[in-house]
Amino acid sequence: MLTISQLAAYAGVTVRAVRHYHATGLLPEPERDHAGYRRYDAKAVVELIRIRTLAEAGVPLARVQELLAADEEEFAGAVAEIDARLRREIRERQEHRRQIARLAAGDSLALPDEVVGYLDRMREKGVPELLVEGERDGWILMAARWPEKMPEFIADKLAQLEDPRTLRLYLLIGDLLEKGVTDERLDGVADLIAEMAGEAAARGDLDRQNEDMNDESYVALIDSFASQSHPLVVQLQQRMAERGWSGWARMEKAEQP
Amino acid sequence: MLTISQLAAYAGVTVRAVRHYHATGLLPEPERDHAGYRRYDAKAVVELIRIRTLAEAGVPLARVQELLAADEEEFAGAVAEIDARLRREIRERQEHRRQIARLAAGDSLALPDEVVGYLDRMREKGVPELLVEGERDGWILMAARWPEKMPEFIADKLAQLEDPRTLRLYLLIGDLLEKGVTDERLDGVADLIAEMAGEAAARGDLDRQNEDMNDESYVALIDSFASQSHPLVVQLQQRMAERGWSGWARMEKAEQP
DNA sequence: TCTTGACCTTGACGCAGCGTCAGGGTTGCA
DNA sequence: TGCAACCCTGACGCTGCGTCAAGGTCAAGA
Repeated sequence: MLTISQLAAYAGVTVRAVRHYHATGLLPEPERDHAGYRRYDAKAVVELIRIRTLAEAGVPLARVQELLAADEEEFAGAVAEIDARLRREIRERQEHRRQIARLAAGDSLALPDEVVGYLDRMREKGVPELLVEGERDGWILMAARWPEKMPEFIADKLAQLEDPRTLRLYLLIGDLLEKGVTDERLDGVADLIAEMAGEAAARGDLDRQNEDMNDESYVALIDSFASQSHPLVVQLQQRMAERGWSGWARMEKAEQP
Repeated sequence: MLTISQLAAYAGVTVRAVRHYHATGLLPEPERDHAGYRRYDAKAVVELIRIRTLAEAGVPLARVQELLAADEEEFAGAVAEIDARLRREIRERQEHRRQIARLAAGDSLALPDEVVGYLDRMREKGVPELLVEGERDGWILMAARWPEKMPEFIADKLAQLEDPRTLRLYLLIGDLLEKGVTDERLDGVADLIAEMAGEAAARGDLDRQNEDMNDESYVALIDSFASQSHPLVVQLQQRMAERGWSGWARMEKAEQP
């Protein structure tokens, strides 16, 4: 007769595992000796090994019992199902590997490819890193709310980036951040924004974008995020208001009364 | 300001997940309104999305926090580690797929390939299925105790199977099972076993095998398993004892005094 | 005004498959 | 007789939430 540790050793499992199988009813409790120790015969070794074989093949313990008792047809069906699960888990993990490879590559924490491309383009053009990061977080919010509209949004932004004034705008803002805020610099930036926004409005671009961003409260949320991210935003919004522009993520020309 | 369900919806997670992240300290608890409801700003959306991005890439939640705060070098190291884990899990599952494919193919519940081949050969030779299954369970025990000696054991058995008397022996045992036990049949089987065992002993095969099975108590275990599996075994052991043979799995000629 | 339904809150159990104490009793050997 | 190496039961821990339970809150309709 065998003790539990001998049984476990022959089957290549831990004592704890054997007790677990008893507790779940997977392996029947054997006789006890006078001290209350479990005593096993050879059948238990065979049973335990059969259980382990299935378990090690990825069969959930809850299904091992039925599988051991199943006829060939059931068995084949169950095996097919388990194989499908394993394939799914492999696919998931392969997908995870791709994801973290992207993460390791750079910015792509939560961003669709287009945005990553756009941010890279900003860097190529020489936009200060701090501003690129600010844009990035903003786009995380945009992508969370309007994932399907991202290609359009980004196409507009890429086109805008080709206008030399855009780079000048970012550089001016960079100056504001690095060299300190002065009225002159604030006005310079605000004038430029107003000029470009005016043209976008004339082209109809603004209206189109503003229609796409059809969620008042979410736009407010993004604006509040911008305001929180740097005090400069609030100051610029004031200057823009003086020039008749309201909003931030979704900019609008105030009515001329 | 956002409620918890709005936050969750924007980030594409469940409300329960958000609360879980609060509970584990992964996402800071926000302000509460007068009713005790959590109120979120846009920063929380960005934070939550960043958390989910890592989590969905297979990063364990316990590590998400450090990864979000990590510099590039730490990040790269952690990513490499996670990638290694994913590769290991993929390998494990691929191995599982192979295992259950083998299980689906047939007998191989817990048996090395050689044994499966041997059992198949028995079937080809026309050995009754019931006896094949008996052999199978016995070999599960053998393989559990002496996995490294299995090729040798099985080579001996395969050679033995080529002796036409072996098939006759199995068929005689089959008769015993199907047609009922008679003294004549029992003696016929016992005589044949004794004859073949005597030759094996003369060739030295028995000594070699018995040396390999160098574990008294385990041999006793296998014998007790055989005895339990069918009453016929006990009867045959008696007839063998009358002919001067003891043991079963490990057969020995008693001393002639 | 009352009711309904959709939210929100905390607290607690459940899941898979054991690992790992804790706090005891037993056995076998020197 | 003492010690190491076993055995026992019971209970918590891990992962990432899902899923009640038992309430409180809020907005809208009858």
